Amino acid sequence: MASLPINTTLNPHTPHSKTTKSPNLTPTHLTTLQENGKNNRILYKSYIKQISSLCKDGQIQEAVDLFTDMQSESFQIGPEIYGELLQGCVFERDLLLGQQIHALIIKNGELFARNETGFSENALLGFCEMQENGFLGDNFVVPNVLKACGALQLIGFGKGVHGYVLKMGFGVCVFVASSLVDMYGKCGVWGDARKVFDEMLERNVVAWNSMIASYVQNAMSEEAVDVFHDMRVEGVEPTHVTIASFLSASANLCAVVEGKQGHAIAIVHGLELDNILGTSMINFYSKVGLIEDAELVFSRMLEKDVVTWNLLISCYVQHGLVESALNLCQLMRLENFRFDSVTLALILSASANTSNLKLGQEGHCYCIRHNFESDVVVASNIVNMYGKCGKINHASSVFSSTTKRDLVLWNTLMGAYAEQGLSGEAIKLFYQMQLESVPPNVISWNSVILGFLRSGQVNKAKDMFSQMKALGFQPNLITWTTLVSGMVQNGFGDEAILLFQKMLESETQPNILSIMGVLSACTAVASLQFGRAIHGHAGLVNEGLEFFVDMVSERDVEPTMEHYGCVVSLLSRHGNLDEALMLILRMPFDPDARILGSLLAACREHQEIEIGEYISKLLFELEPGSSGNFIALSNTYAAAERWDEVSRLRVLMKQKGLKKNPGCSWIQIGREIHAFVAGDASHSETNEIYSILALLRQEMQLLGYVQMVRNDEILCS
DNA sequence: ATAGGGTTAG
Repeated sequence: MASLPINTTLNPHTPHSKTTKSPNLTPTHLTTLQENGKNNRILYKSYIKQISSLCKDGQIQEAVDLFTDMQSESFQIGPEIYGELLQGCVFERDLLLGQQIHALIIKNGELFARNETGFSENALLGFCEMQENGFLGDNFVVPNVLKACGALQLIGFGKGVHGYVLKMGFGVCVFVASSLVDMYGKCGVWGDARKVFDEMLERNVVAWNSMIASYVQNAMSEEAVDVFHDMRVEGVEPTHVTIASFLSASANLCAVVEGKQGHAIAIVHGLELDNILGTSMINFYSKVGLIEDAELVFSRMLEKDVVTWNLLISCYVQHGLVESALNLCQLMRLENFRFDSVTLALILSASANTSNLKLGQEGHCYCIRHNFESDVVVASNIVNMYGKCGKINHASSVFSSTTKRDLVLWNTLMGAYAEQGLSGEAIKLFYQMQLESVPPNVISWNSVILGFLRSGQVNKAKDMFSQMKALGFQPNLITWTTLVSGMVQNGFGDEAILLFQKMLESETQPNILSIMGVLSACTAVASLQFGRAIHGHAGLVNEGLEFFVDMVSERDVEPTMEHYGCVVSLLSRHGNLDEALMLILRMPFDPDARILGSLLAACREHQEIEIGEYISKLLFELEPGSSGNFIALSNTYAAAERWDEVSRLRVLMKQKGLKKNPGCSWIQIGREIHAFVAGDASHSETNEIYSILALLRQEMQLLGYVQMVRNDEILCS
């Protein structure tokens, strides 16, 4: 009997024996070591090398001794060591030792649960060995082999097995066919999965489930829903796996009604709320924003694992409920669950979203203590967190300390530089990543463009935009939005509007942000209009309003307070205060102080007392104790030279014990003093006025208010 | 005997 060839080991660099007909068997690289510094890593690698070669030489006992040494030196043992040892046991036919190692793996199972452990490779190697030894696989072996192909995404090997299946006539076996559907789905070849599925004469629920899951895994959720529908029509009883995949599809599509129906179907069919079903429900409710439903499902689940906890934490983080997220983390610890890299990624992301540096640093330290920093996802989150907290140097040094860099990690640091307008650093990374053989994607291009726009280098931004198009990258929604907003911020409102039109021509659906951007472009152009009517941009203000109407009526976007704010600002600048007020009153939610404040400011400019008083009334109801509102109203009166009202307000403020807002502008103070003096003020406060005026003088000159004040003889102290 | 499922980063 031929023995296993020496070079068919788990060593990823060793080419596979050519005696098998299966093409391209290249086991995935197995890393994720827990590192304690560079020296330890080198030592660790030398251990692996020695163990590997001992195993190959059949000196399994010596390999195990080395392994014991490693444990006593408290090395964190990575999965590849177990793989080598097991392979050695197979080679030496040492079942007992193999079982002992297997037991160790089970003991460490939690640690490796989300990693490749090398067993898929073992399965495939075993299959090859069978073939070499003349044993033909049967329809019991083939599903396992296909499962391994799927797990390793070895489409070449999988297709080979498919050919073997056809040759041997196993295709009619429902187990084999379902496995083929699953394998093709996992390898991303959903068309072949569908073909196998369609050709099946007999389909059981697993076959249906595999087809649904294949579509979900390939981001074809609509097709998944269709298959689920067909399955219902055929009267096939769903299982918890069916519902889990269907809920996943519904979540991706934000299909609220469908997902709820899925929940109902689970109940009708008496499926108990197990971990998988519950988790997919929490995911669905979280994605469609039904937080309370997610919480309810969570509270009713009896068996939870770290994924379940992470999902609800993720739900809170995504909806900005950082407090709830942190409380849940605490509860998770109290119930003796350990944080994993996903939990840490979430905590770091919450820190980034709220610019909470202290929390972020705690998270970073936790990652260092528990060896999570080598995880690329965690590393990206650490870099992102420091970037969002304004600690760009920290972000950069964490990036430098990483050894494994994927596209997202590069993009994260580049995005952080771009956000701060450090365009030079951003473009440097853009070239460096290409030197290190990581090709940029659209997100990388977007960051470079953003960096240039943020640093006022409009022409360079435009240049990069044409370069990216020339290289065949389709600008996406973010590209367009970045350009539109960036152009406005750099004072090119008219170009922003043209870009927005080009975006629509390229059939990119605008979102809230791009519409906001173009609305502010209209506002900017409108204000230019006042100064340079000669340039004749007439009509563009109306375009802003048209975008708004279009957005609500045609694109079915629910306008937010921000949208209304932009439109109110547009109308106000146009002097159309009545319409602005009507719009505020017709909003489906109560106006906030900002939108009221902007209209009040417009009332002052246009000396529109009546509306100003009305808006102030709303503001006082909203913020009864705010001195700013008194000052704003008083400014409205002052602009209309209603000094009696101004001093009445001032007395009222004093009665209420309100102090002047220290942040209010010099102009406001100046006008107030102007008003005060012009009104019937008591003499006792004159000194106070003069002391303020001493501070004011310079500012007043700068602002051109000298004349105004001098006319009232206030400066003649 | 054998096959199917849920979470995380820009």
